[in-house]
Amino acid sequence: MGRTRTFDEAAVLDGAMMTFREHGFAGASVRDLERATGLSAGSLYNAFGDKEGLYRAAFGHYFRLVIEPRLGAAVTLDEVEAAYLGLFEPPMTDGFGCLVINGVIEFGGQGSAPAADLIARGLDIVDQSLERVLAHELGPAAGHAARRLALIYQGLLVVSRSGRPIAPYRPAVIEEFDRLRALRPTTTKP
Amino acid sequence: MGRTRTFDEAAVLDGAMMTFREHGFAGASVRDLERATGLSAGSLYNAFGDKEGLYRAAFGHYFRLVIEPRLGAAVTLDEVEAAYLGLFEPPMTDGFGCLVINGVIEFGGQGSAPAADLIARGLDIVDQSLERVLAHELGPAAGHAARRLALIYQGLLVVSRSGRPIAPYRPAVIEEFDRLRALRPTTTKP
DNA sequence: CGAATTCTAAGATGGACATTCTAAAACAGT
DNA sequence: ACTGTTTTAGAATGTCCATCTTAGAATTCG
Repeated sequence: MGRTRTFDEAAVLDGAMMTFREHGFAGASVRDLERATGLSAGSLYNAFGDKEGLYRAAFGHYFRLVIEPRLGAAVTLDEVEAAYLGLFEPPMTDGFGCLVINGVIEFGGQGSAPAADLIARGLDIVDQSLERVLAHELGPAAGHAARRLALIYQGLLVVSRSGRPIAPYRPAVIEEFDRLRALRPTTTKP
Repeated sequence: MGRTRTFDEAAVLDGAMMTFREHGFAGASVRDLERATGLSAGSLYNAFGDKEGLYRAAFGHYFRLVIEPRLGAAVTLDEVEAAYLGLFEPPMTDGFGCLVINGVIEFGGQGSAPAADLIARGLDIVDQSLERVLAHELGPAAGHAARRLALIYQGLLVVSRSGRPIAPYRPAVIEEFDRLRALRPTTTKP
């Protein structure tokens, strides 16, 4: 065949993900990506096609690593709360925010964005996960709580990116989940 | 003295504000700004120093035009709600989002950002306005509602920028304000 | 070994960009 | 009307960037 790949794909995608989270798509230069991945530009272009290809690969990595195991896999209200509280702990406290939300703001609604479909998918996962869990746990009593939680999630990621202290928002989140838990149908035996 | 300025400053700042809202600071080229303001680059540099100066001027314009008259001036809970519901109506439905939130995401927590102080001030106005109104109207019964409303506000601006329909989030917002109004101390006569 | 493939390194290319320069035109105060 | 100053438009400058190319070294399989 030929020479086999020597680099560790997960490590490369970790570096690319960090760089794109920190600087955005346009703001991350290929030089930055060389440094963060340890690969030269030639290798990056050979492996991922172009900068957009690397960006898309970093998105996939981010989904598999962060979004799907947490919010995407949540079944119970407590698991959703755990996903939210995870935003207050490392590694999410690095101040770089979220690839999806950062992408939303960078590209707006342009369908021509380098990862418009992936950004949309990220937003969908959040919305649908919340809708699913709340419908299952609270039924109609949930009201529009799923939508509200989605807004709170995005707000948290804005604050997390702002470099300001995020801790003061923690009680507000817990209070909301306390309120939602109080709506759970009680399974008391008569 | 010399030749007088012929351009309408408000119109120029309107154009610059739109362009920066749409493309961000780095993404807005001076050519874009020439088109949007009707001025040539020479005039822009003469009047505002550099691109950063124009960006800062656009921020001031945005504060005076959008943030201060709405959230900043709100005294009652109903006025706060009106500010929120304003996000569902023109001209905020143009899909360009908010200069402050877009700036937060573009620059992250870098203190060296072209308008870091103005971005921080925008976030402060939101936080403090909510804190002030809720403390006044609800007192301790508000719990951490001010923080939660701040997150919801930022979330709404993310959705507004995403190009997705924002209308489904409207009932969730109204529901939250209904809930807060129910906490108001009743002034019933005995 | 030899053919195919991947990697590094370096440089070349072409475009986009912010900013400065140049010179003419328009005005204010006298 | 004259003088000095500012605004304006457009061209020029130099930088940075993504991408492609080239050449060669490394590595695998037949």
